[in-house]
Amino acid sequence: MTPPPPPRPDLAPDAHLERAEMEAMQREIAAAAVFEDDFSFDPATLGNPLGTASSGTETPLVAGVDQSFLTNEAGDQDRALSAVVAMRGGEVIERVHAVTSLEIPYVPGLLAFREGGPILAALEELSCDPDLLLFDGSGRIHFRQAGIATHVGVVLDVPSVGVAKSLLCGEPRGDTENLSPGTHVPIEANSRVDADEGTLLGYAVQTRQYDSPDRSINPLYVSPGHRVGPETAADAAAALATTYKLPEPVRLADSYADEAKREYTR
DNA sequence: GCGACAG
DNA sequence: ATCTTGTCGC
Repeated sequence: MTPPPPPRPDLAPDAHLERAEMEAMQREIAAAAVFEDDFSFDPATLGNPLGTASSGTETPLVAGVDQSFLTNEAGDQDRALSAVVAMRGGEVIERVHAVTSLEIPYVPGLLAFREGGPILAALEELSCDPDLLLFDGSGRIHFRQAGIATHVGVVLDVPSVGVAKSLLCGEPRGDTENLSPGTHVPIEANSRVDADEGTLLGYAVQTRQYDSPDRSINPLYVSPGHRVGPETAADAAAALATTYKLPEPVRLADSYADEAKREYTR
């Protein structure tokens, strides 16, 4: 048996670090991360309606996390609003959000240092404790294999998955245009990634697709955050995307972030 | 110098 | 991420 990885509050994203220090911390995060299944719930029941699973294990509690930003009188984005929607068996169990001041601008590869603080603040407001966290952004598909899903997952030691709408880095192992729904294509490490060339980082997952060849829906780029393997990450995203392209927890967190934002705009 | 670049 | 109405198509 592998020893249970402990939470790592010492690796919480600090927006005041220098860039080199942030990158060094990400290498630590990647080293501490577990990119394989290491959880107790039954992933096969993630998409189940509700109630107790037939096997006796309870349907997993999944939380989606997303952010919206508040603008200042001057016109600058000075605050982040992080929203969390917890669901079980397709039903919303709890919704919470937190508003914190923004410290740094968006920099590709350093997203966790901009949004990690707000996210941790929102998750502290949650009274339930999720079996799985879904983030809007990358996990292992990251220059240093430490995207926001991996970073937050390691800090809290909670299984997590990264769900991005566009590819940050890595190379699809095949065509990702006009994929059929239910299809997935491997994303491998390339020269831009701090990993052996060809390492499986995640999958391009096609959850929805139009029938007509006229237009097409782009796939999601799903990768392990922490304590989840690439296949399980892709399966979970697909199983939770019941009605729309995005997994329901993430989609609802997205709309809730906008909804809650209005309450501050007035 | 050039290209790439989650949200 | 954000600014934003209507509009094309099933």
